[in-house]
Amino acid sequence: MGTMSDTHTLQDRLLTVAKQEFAKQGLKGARLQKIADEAQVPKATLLYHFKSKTVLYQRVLETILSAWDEGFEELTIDAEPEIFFRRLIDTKIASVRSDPLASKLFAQEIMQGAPHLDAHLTQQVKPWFRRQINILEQWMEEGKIRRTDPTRLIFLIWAATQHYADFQAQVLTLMNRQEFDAELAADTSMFLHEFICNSLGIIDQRH
Amino acid sequence: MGTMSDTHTLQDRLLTVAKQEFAKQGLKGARLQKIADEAQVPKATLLYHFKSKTVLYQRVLETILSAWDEGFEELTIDAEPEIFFRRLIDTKIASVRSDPLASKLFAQEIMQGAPHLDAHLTQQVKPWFRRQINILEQWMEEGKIRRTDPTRLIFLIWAATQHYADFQAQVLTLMNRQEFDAELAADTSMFLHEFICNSLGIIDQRH
DNA sequence: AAATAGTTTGACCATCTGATCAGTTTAGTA
DNA sequence: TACTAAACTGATCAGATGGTCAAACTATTT
Repeated sequence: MGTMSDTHTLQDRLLTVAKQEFAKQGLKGARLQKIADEAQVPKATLLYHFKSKTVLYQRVLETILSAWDEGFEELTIDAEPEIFFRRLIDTKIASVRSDPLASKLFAQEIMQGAPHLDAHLTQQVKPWFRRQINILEQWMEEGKIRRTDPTRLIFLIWAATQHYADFQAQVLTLMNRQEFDAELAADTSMFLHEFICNSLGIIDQRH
Repeated sequence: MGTMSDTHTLQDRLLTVAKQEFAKQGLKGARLQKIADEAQVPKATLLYHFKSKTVLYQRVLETILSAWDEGFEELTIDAEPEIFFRRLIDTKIASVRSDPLASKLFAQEIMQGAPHLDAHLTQQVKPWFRRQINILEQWMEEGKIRRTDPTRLIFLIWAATQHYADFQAQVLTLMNRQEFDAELAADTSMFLHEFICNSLGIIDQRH
């Protein structure tokens, strides 16, 4: 009777393992057998819990998106620009660091035109995006930040942070590092914050 | 008897079609049959010119990289910061616009840890990267631009431009546009240039 | 305990796909 | 024209892979 998960069910484990495989190999490249093996479960069991590979993939995507929603939803609260950017960047960098595979998988999906994202999920991004833009526009009105294209500004922040997940291998090589550790994350957050505040004419008050 | 290409050979056509398929579907997802169909050639012919799927994929990657090399090689010439950034951004945006599939494919490859890029090709990026960094560091010495982390600055430019290729679908949706046309490209170049120059304290002398 | 519903699993299959190969055609050369 | 090498292609295969199914097993309810 019980339909599904409580805290740490088999399905959760399967989703976690599946996410890793999908992120590494893509939808087509991932193998159900390998996912099953990695989760120490027969392939048939995997297919009992998720009717098909596609369904499994979609469930993984949904899991990622809902986790992000949680993290970014509260960000909307208005504050001073400097604090807003600090929070936005810190949150994004933290999410990139804690789960780069999620970022990669999402990036892959978008790159291919988001064929497996429900339209309503895709549309869900738009309001969040609009809200951010509105905040920025208001600050431009008030003269709190330099006047510029808010849409492209959001893109820039998104891209600059996402980069550290998607191109992690390349980034680490070029920086001669082994892993994306806490220090690297902190420095990166700092750099981005400083760079953006400088461009927008916000006086950086190192609290 | 001629071993290969002159101007517009069959191999070139196959590589072009293959690039599209690989970019859309990934290495594993792409189907030789479909590539062959699209090029109006039997599958066996495709495999006659490229011994295996992997070889075809690698040849596509090499083609992309060498094209980029050509475009960016001459960029190294030193100039004033403002002109340098303008050229760098314009070149990158132009490449993103003229061939977004190449950017996507490359991004996918790096995301998966560049398993199919020859080590020497990967290493080839490093010198170019170093050169850019050196230029930036020198300008910081001379006080021509604000002192900041040159490595992350290059990453930021790379990421911010790349974004318009990799996330093109999302970008167009959020901007309510149909295609990445010349105007959009020009505006984007302008925005990025302005944003970066502002942050680095370069006085924007609109040519 | 009996019955019922949900879960697990090994065996199996239909299909797809990259790759091979032998035979044919085409192009270049003496 | 005769000869040779490269280019082409239909037929075919071997292996892999997503998915099915019936039987076995477990937990829950009456």
